[in-house]
Amino acid sequence: MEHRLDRIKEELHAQSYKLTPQREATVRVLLEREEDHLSAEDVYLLVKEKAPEIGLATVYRTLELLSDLKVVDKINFGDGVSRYDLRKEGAKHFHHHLVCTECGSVEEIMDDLLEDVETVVQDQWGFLVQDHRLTFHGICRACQQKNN
Amino acid sequence: MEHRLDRIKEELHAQSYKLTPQREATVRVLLEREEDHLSAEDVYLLVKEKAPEIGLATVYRTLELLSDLKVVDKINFGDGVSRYDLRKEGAKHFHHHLVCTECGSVEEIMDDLLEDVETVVQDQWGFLVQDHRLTFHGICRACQQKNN
DNA sequence: TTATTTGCAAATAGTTTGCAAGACG
DNA sequence: CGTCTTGCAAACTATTTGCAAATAA
Repeated sequence: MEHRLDRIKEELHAQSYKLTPQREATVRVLLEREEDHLSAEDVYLLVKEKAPEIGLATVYRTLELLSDLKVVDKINFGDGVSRYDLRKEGAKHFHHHLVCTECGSVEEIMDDLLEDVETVVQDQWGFLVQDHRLTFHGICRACQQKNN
Repeated sequence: MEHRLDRIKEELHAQSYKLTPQREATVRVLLEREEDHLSAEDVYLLVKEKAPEIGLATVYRTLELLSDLKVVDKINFGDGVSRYDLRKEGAKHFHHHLVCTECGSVEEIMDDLLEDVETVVQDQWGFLVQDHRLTFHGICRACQQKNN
């Protein structure tokens, strides 16, 4: 955990960004809530518990910065909010999501299921793939069982 | 073209929605600009050319309605705007997109490349897939050539 | 006729920005 | 120290909503 925090600190320093307490608190929240898909507002409220003086604008600016550094990915599940998802260390690609249309839960798939598909896209469409976004909408295991 | 318009009219009637000139004008714009990925504002401006008295709120309401009827899909490429994309007739799934990070162009892939992946998701994660969203980010053919 | 639908304007919600004060390196 | 960063409030943008008037079926 601390290890990953240090790596992110290094990333910031490498680009000569300052490491402020606000930025550190924000990163800590993201690490602690890695499973979740927090909105800026969510992050703000959680950071506020540790560092009550932080402002919402700073959270937005920090998340934007981390997004530029590719430490987090900014995603959008179609409700009007952007969500921020920590990228796995060394992950080449964004991970996939399973969004349940009944209970709204979001599951993550870390495996890269798209290697073959990317080959097709590169070969048949001549498109040089850098990254991808894949979300499945459907019914999660728990809701399927509930329905029976 | 008229055929598809009629089908959409039927869809509306089947759910006992009224067929107003505003709704028809909106659908016509979507059909004419099927290749594009129009925002609500884009649609509004185009509809206004034919029916100047239409209001932006009506366009939003119509697009929302068409989205509920699964006539259009609401998508989000990460800029702050929702875009509306006509679903192909009888298409089970949303089509895929190739977004160029250099010129911003958006190409569509109609083939369903995800059948195998969906099987994996259903079998290994127990997730009952209803639909998917897949977008690749990368460099389009034209920009690759330009770079050499 | 009569429940829907519209246009307008005002309200919201999420996000961004200007700026003076504060703090990291 | 000087520049980067912050907090606050105001500005902005996309979208939604309330309501009285208009209209499709």
